[in-house]
Amino acid sequence: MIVAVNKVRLVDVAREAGVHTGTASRALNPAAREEVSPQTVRRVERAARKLGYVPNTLARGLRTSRSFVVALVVPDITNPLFPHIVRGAEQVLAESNYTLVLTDTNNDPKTERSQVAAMRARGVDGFIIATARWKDPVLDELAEAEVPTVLVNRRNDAARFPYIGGDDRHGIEMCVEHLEQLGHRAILHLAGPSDTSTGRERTSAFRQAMRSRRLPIGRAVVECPSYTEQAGADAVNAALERGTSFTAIVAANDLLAIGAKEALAEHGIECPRDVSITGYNDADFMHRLTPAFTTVRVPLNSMGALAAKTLLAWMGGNHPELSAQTLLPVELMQRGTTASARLISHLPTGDRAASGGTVA
Amino acid sequence: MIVAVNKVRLVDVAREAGVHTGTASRALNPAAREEVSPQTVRRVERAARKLGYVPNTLARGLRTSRSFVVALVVPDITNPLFPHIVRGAEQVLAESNYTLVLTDTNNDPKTERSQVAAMRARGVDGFIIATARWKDPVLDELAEAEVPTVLVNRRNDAARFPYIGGDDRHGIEMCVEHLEQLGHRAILHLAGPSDTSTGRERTSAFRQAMRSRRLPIGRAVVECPSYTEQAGADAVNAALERGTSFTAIVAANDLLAIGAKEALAEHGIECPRDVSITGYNDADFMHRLTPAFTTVRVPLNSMGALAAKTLLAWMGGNHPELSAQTLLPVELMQRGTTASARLISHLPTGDRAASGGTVA
DNA sequence: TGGGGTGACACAATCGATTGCGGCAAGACT
DNA sequence: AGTCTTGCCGCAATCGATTGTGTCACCCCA
Repeated sequence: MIVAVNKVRLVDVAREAGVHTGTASRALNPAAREEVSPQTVRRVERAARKLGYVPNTLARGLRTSRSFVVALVVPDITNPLFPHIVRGAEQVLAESNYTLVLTDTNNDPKTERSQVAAMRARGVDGFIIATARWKDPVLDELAEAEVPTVLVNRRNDAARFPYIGGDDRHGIEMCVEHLEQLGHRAILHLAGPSDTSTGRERTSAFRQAMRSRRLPIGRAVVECPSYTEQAGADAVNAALERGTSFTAIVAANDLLAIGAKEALAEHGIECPRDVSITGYNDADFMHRLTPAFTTVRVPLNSMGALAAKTLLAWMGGNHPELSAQTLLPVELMQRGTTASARLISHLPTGDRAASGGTVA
Repeated sequence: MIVAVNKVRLVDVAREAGVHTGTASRALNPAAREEVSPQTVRRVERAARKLGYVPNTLARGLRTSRSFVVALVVPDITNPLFPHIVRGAEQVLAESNYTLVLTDTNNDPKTERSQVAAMRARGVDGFIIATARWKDPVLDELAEAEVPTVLVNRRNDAARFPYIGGDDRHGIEMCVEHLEQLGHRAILHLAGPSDTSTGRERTSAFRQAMRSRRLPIGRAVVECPSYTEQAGADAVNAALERGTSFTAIVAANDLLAIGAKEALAEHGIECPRDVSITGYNDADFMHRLTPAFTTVRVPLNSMGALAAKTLLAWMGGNHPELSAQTLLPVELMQRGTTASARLISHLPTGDRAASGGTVA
């Protein structure tokens, strides 16, 4: 019922050129072309062009066990973070005649597992993984099978693969520094999920930045179960309810920051008048919100590109230093959601009395 | 240098179970399982599980010429429009054990061509195409080769494939109606590229809506060469320079609308105080801008899902009505960028004299 | 008791390209 | 003139699974 992809096979080309398929194969393969006389090469090439020959990649892959396909696994393509990584990787891979296929796991470890398995069965040559969880059995399996794999954006606990990410520690450090210079001392951190390296790393960086400035930490870290607006809002509400006071928020992610801002607004707390907020990633639209968000720009495109380059090198035989962790420089985009600290506490009036003021 | 995907082949399973590979194959294939005795099926299954057998999809595909892969081709994954379509399609396909691979053509017809060719050589079972241009030779080739293909979001001139889109005519109609009710009569249309069906369709709908309301058209349609902010800004500047006056803008796309708003702002023209603007698509962040954008919500997820269903049916043998054009209902999201018309002209003072006032 | 079914498997061809090996012929060298 | 290279190409195995056809044993029934 489904017609063949293309009726023209190598034998047809060979017959047209009056040679054996083996010869035709070599003539068409740049790497083996010297084993064939120049005239024959030309005859075969002409025949191939005339017949519109396109090689069957499945058959080739079956024989050579190389497919020139790499899979990029992302947790959620609707997250504005990932399209840029995809773009960067794709451009690099295309130059080397690799095809990039993208699979979205919908943030579900089960889906991730089956997608990776499907891709492996399909003979992809390598993986770029942007879904790494801190403990990630899928990655362990890939490592076990020695499948060329590069981690991007997130890494896992066992550094068995090269990793390309942004310099999270420095990014968070800059946020805290920026806020401190604006006079903030009571700073809340909306932490990312602790099963992601970004969550852990940024939180750890936050603590360190606070400590080194002798700023109080106390209950200033609130973990969010996911990188969503809802989670950000929930976290802020939780902090407010238990009476933590703060004049600034360092969010581990733009979406958390947006959720936080909206939750505050519902309590009549305005940003940046009452509370300053920093995001993370600088998603496309962050600069266009009102006020524009102060956030950390991460070189997503370069990350994707570098991940692809690293993977290409590996697949080309240059086994990389597996524990190589490359951190690309990030940039603090100072915009409208951060302003000088005011001295008053920002708890809703009703809660003021109950406030234990963990962060005074 | 690259290890095999999986050392366990069907012969290994067969040997372990003490049967021939043919038998093992049938035992593992739900469709042919009746041809094998129940005990043998169990023995083979046990052996497969014990050895951790995963079938080699390449080999299978080579023999059966089915890969259970469909390719979704998008022009630009960073355009917030597409991730939702991807999501919708993916969910449906996953249920039928199909794998979705995504390829981004970077808005380049050449890339599109080579990507599609690569996918075909790779034996994908079908295509969902979101990159259709109005004249699109790639689509003609696919039609020629009778490759199962469904168009989504954009279609082409020759309706040789099923198409799933939003009801663009109605969407634009609602914009114009909304603006008219607010008292606008001089309405500018920022048209999409005329090599896309969305551009053509929406423009045509705009003209019709204006005509049927006896509103003046004149030079009210400005074509934008691409769906980008820059193009939107350029178009508005061009209209301003040549002296077209207007109190409202119907943009063919959200990005155009954003660019238009910014260009107006540079001329001191405020939205919605001086000019009302409607967008199209309702990208994720449109409701969060200030003012929130009035725009048309398109059921992207459903479009992707329906496209996938249609394609599945086709690949399953239900040859669809090729010219079936399905339009899903859209919804006008009335928000902050549209307001009552004021009666003054909104040209920059300097230009006022030169204004021919095409739309008076 | 023998002809005809039938169920359960084995055999081997097949998908389309790649590649080690061997053969043949022309030219080089002693 | 005979042997050795060397270049060019054909032969056939191979990748791993699917599937049409063949075979054998067993059973039914006349």
